[in-house]
Amino acid sequence: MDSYNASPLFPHRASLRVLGGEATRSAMQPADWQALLGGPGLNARELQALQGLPMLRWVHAGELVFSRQQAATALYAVLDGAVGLGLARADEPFQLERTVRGPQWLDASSAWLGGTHAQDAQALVDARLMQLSLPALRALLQREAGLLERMLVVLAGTVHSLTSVTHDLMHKDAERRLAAWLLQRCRCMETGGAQIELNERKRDIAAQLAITPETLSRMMRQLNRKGLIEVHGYSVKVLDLDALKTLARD
Amino acid sequence: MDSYNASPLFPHRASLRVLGGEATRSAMQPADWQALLGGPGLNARELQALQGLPMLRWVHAGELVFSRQQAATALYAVLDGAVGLGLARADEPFQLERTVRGPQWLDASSAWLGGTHAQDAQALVDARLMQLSLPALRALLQREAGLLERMLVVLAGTVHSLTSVTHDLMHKDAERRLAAWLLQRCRCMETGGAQIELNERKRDIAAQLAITPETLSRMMRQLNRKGLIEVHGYSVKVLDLDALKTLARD
DNA sequence: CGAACCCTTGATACGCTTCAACAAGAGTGG
DNA sequence: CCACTCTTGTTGAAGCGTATCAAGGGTTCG
Repeated sequence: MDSYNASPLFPHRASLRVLGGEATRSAMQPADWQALLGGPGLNARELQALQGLPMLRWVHAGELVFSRQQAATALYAVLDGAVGLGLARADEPFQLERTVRGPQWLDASSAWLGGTHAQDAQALVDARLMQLSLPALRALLQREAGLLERMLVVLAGTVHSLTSVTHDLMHKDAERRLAAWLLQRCRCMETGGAQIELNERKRDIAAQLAITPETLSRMMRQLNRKGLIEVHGYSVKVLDLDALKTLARD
Repeated sequence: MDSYNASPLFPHRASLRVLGGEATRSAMQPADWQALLGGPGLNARELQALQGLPMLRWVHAGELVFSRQQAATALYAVLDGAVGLGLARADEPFQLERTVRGPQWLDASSAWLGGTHAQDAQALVDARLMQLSLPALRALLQREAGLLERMLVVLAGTVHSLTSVTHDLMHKDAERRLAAWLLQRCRCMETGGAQIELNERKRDIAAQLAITPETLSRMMRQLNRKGLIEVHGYSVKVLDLDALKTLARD
């Protein structure tokens, strides 16, 4: 009732342009590679070998990166911005299932299977992407076995992440999924302050949690009433971290 | 109402023994490797290289294969039988999330991440397992790049499978998930006859679909009434394949 | 035989969705 | 500047889908 709602400040989304997206061959930063491949520091030779491969590409908000009918011949990664994976339907509103942000792989698996992508990918905000043709990568990995292991670790991480998602969907109700989501956001900020800035639309958060925006709103209020969090528009302060953990855990 | 129920013939499950499970170093069949790694035929050198690695292991129904507290230092595969992935709780009944049967990888991802397993694994029936120590495998893959790519394809397949599961959980109701599950069972039999033998407990099927056994029973009856399938105990005949596909699709 | 396990069926309860209405910010164009 | 529209989030009432609880029947085992 009180003014717990404040400053929703999303501009009208750019109408969904489906332009081509300019593709250029361009240099990546070593830090980009390190973020994507993880593990110990990449040596100069590995960086050298990687450098020639990628196509960089800028896409605007709403633009499709790839569609699920389309043969997967490359691996994709998001360098900056955020891209959503889900279903694009003629009936328009993109059915978001998972969002990929910052430096992270978008789809490192489909190309290996020789089929088509399993989902559509749509830029949620303007984004900088990398695209890695499979044949070129395959040739490189033959020579650099160390990189191949890093790719295995990347895919293994995706498997674990998806396993966790399915577990939550099967066994946790909306409130507990939200609690888990908030905790994950806390953790990746790594600050004890426990102040979370939502830099995406709430309906996109709801989609990832597989609930409706209405339910998300009610759950937020509910956690607010219980004194676990304090919500002011798009910023959430965690008041009782332990209670939140207890709520979220299995 | 009519005798649509027939011949449920499950013996009492072996009480959950948590013995060690005998582990022996023993030869695998080339066909086992081919089934696990897929792709074009493995050549003699590759088979030779693989042959020395695995530990074979027999486990009885109800026995734990690994637990999620436990450090993951090996890759696991099921050669014969069926193993369930999920949560084992002190409160006993194993919370099944996914079943792995026949020749298939059980957990090929956890070891690469250097952490613990994400789930518990429990044999659903007596099973023959293979266990591949990560260091040994890693050394082998350095030399045999062709095998490494096969491992990547395996993990990529797991990612796709899990993506499909989460999609279904997010967007399909119980009836449609059951329809999709039945179709998948049809397809892997590859016979036009479309007769499905359920060789697992219905409550295990229900668990995979993230519904209760009661709901599964009702959904079966519902599809029966609609004339899509005909159920006799543990065998299901598909009467209207097209209708089933229409129901299951997105 | 009873005990243990499985599946089924019915009545009830709960979680979440759907539908509708409203408020507020942000562009647009007169 | 204003009215107008589009989008977003919020709130409330009603309804659907599924879980929960309880009871009953069938089969196997001891």
